Amino acid sequence: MILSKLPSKSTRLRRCRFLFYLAGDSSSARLFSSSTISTGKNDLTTELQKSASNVCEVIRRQPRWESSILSLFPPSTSGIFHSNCISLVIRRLSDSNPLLSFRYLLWLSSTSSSISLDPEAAGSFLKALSASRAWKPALHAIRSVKCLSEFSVLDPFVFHLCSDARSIYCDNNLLYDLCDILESHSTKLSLSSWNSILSASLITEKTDLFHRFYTMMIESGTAPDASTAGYLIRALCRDGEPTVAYHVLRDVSRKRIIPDVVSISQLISAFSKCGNFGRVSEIIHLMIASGSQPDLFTYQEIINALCDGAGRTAMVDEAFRIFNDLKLKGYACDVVTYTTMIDGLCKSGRMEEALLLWSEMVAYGIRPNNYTYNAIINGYCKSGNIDHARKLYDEMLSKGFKESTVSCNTMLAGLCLHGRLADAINLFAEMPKRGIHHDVISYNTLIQCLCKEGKTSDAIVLYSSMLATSIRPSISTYTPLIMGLCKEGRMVDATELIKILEAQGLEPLVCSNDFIISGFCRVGDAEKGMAWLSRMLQSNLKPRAETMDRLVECLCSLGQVDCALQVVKKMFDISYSLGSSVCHLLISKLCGVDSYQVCELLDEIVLVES
DNA sequence: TTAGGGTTAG
Repeated sequence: MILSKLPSKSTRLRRCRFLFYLAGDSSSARLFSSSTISTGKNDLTTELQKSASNVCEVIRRQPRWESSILSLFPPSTSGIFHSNCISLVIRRLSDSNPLLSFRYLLWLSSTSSSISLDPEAAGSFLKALSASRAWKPALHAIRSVKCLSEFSVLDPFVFHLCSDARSIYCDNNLLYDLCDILESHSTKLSLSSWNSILSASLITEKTDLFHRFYTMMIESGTAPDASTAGYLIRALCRDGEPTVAYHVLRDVSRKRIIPDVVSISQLISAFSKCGNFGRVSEIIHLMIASGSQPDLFTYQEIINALCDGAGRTAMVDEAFRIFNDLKLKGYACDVVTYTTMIDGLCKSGRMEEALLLWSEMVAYGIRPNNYTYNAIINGYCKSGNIDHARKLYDEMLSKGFKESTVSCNTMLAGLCLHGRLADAINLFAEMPKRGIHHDVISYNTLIQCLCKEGKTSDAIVLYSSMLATSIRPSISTYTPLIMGLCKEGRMVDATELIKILEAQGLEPLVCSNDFIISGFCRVGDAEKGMAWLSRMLQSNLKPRAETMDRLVECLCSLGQVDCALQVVKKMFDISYSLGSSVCHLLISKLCGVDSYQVCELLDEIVLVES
């Protein structure tokens, strides 16, 4: 449809011929005008070909040809600015040296504001730049020379650019530049080019760009197809909008447009990850009703999400049921499917079943890989079987799999979990010597362990050494440090850390506020504890009941019974009851002060507990 | 022939 609106090739050539001289150069226009072409066509063609050859020669041979070329080829006699000459030069240079043709075009556009090329020359110019992946110069040229943005020239270029996933991935600006060009030129493109643009936008992971292109495509009147719908679903999933994506799927399905399995699988994955398995089931039914079969990847995503709910045995059971069902239905479960299931079983403490599955996959000729080894090693570590984990670790190395930050972190976490701090410190120190780099998880694991073992100062030293690297601390770095400092009553340091993490744009976990309040109570600073409690309540954060108990206790021991009663009132407001020892303490304090308040408090306690 | 998948702390 778009093509039918374009003028025929001969019409386009005719029209171009009248444009192919530079607007400000009347002498050139006179000498090489179209009327001259019609009278002495053969002579002129020969002359122009000669000029073009000579111009090419000079451009190729002289490094700074821009400064001398006009004196070598006076426009009035050489025809250097004749459209045919320009097109010939562009074509010849594009064949041999695309970047030189780009330089020539830049020089032309600096010499005049209106450059025109015949579509063939424009096409070979962009084709040559595309072949050498010179995307930046190509985009620059399209922006500067109007005829490069014609459909017949731009459409194949766009398709080639967007097929070069690596360049797009390495330089996101390429697509932003393309977007600006398309917005300013309002050029129509073919459906396949629009789809390649949308697909490329997904590579950049920047959905703002995707939506700009998508809007342009729709506004240009191009009707989307199944691929377009698939890309839109992927973009919406990436935006965290699976419900909107689901409605897109429903809408297009009604029109019998069925997006590809990959896109629908991503939608299924998004709903699986947020635990909406009802919607997952609905989409699977929709797929099957539309004649599209979910594949191994689709089910793999569901199994993975079900296994992620570790601890919830019923979910792992359901994952296991789907996994076994897949085998019965003849799906060729691969190493990833097996590893996912093995990992799920390990995480729910079902080591024996996990090992049976390992044997089964080996019997089927599927080789466990570093992921599979790590899943089992992690299972052993979590269940406290460090020796078995170690043995399997050595086996993994003997099979030729290299240890990594992940495998070391797994062992590190196992050692930390089971109180083997000295071994953990040793492993952490060994990692760089074995060529394994630390990451934020390595640091966080050891920092947490040190804090748990009461070695907060050592943890702080480790944190300081982390700051000297390029690894940025995360909230999981700060939380154990704050806990450790509060337990030691180092409240200035603890509150300072809160300020530091907030300055980094991080949000303290709710429990860190609890640590702070308890810490202030520990050092007898009930006033600051109260202030921190107010800050929490104002931010709609719910303190733990034990934290409020500690504060009541602290206030009572300082004789501030009225403040203690205020805290108790807040506790009752959020349906907490008072811990029994704190309750006794408070009553005994009140008995010496005001028997009426004792009765009132007892009434409230009865009310809350009923 | 290709896409989309699995591991470590909290």
